Amino acid sequence: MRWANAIPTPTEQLEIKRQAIIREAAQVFNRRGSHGTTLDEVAERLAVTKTALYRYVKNKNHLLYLCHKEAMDIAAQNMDIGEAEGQTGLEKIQIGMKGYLREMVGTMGVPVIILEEKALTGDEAKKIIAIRDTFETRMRKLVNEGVKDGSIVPINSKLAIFAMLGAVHWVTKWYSPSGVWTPEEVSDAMIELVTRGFAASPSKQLTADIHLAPMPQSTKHNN
Amino acid sequence: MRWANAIPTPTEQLEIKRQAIIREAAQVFNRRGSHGTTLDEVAERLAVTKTALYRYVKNKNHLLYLCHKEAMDIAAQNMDIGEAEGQTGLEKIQIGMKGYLREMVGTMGVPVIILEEKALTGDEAKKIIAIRDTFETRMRKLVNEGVKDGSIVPINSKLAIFAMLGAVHWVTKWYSPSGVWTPEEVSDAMIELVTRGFAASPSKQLTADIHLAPMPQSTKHNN
DNA sequence: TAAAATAGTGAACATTGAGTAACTTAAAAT
DNA sequence: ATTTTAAGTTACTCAATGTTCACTATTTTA
Repeated sequence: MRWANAIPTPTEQLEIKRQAIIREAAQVFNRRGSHGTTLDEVAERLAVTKTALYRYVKNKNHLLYLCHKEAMDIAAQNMDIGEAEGQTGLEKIQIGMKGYLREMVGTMGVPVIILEEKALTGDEAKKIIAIRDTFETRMRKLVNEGVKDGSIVPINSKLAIFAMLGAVHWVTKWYSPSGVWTPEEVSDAMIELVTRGFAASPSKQLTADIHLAPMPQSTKHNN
Repeated sequence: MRWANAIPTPTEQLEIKRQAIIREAAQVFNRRGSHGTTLDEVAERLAVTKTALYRYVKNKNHLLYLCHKEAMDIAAQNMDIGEAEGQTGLEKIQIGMKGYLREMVGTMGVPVIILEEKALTGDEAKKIIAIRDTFETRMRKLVNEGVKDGSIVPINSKLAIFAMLGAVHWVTKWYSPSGVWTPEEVSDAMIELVTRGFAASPSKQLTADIHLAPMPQSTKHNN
């Protein structure tokens, strides 16, 4: 093969570009909301015209679907890791969610989760909702597992995961990649904090770097 | 006075109607996002036409502003109560936020907080951001007060309040007034859970009704 | 009762933004 | 070199929706 396969094939290039579109679109969707996002803006960030996007995605709804799907996939992958590496229900959740949050605010660049009702339509909406429900069921099982193994206090699993997911998803609203906190620091500190809420034996002190640091942080959001 | 003032004056009626518009609009804004919300839908819920709304609000942006303002006012009022009744920083936060969340999902009917960047524009955006920053500063002071008085573990106050506000605001995404949980139950359980994350002496068990209940809850959202 | 203010309607207007069609250039294959 | 395919652009259509205007009905006031 020419160049020892260092050059992506046309098919690979297509996929690379599609990923770039998803990454940029996710950020705009997240900041402006799905209806507030124009394909013109997404295209502009990629330095192409709106119509060029249609070579890679079927339409706006499909693009929104791909963004959600990407986030769900990242979540699932990290929960796989959590389940493999964690010993207790609590640890599995902590490891999985730390990885998920880190990728959300880091690699993927603060993307979307906010589900505006009816923003996604048709079959694509059904698929995403199905995936999301599966994910939430999985999380709830881990909570219940933690209650059984004694790592988590008796708690309503629905409330527990919604509290955690709320705090986690909210991060994408205020986190700024140009700020002083790295994705790693934020996710460590945030997950330590939220899971302490239902840990059976909460630590006396918080140990994540951010909590130990002395300085005051601005309260400013990104807007 | 006729009817012993039982009949609202024209000026009062105007304000009553404006409140009704805000209440309905807030729910739609919250579910559909600001850009996804049409004035037609808001009007339809009130059984009037779109144009009628313009007698009560300047334009869509102004209506969005009023919704945010309403939420901020409710938050501030409840924090006043929290500061008056709570003994420690932790208690002040717990009392205040419980009241806020209860009103959000109850009386006001699950309204908006989601700030889509640029959804609000101009002076109105500036005002809301200023109010929000004031609120967050207030919350952070209470966290620091709690750390000083020993009710809260040493913690980064920004992270603490954003975790809490994330969990709290997320409730408006999944709470259904037609479900089995009352606003009271949800807010008690949620605030107990999230504040336990930074309490200096976390309880061994959760005491809110929802956590004690045995049955499994559906994971279904409202969409 | 007549006049004036209030509350609301329906039609029209202007703008925005998703999606399409025809054309242009660049790259690849034969 | 010529043809074919890929990638992208410009110019357009069309639907949705915020906003305004002119008009009607209703209520209040004088």
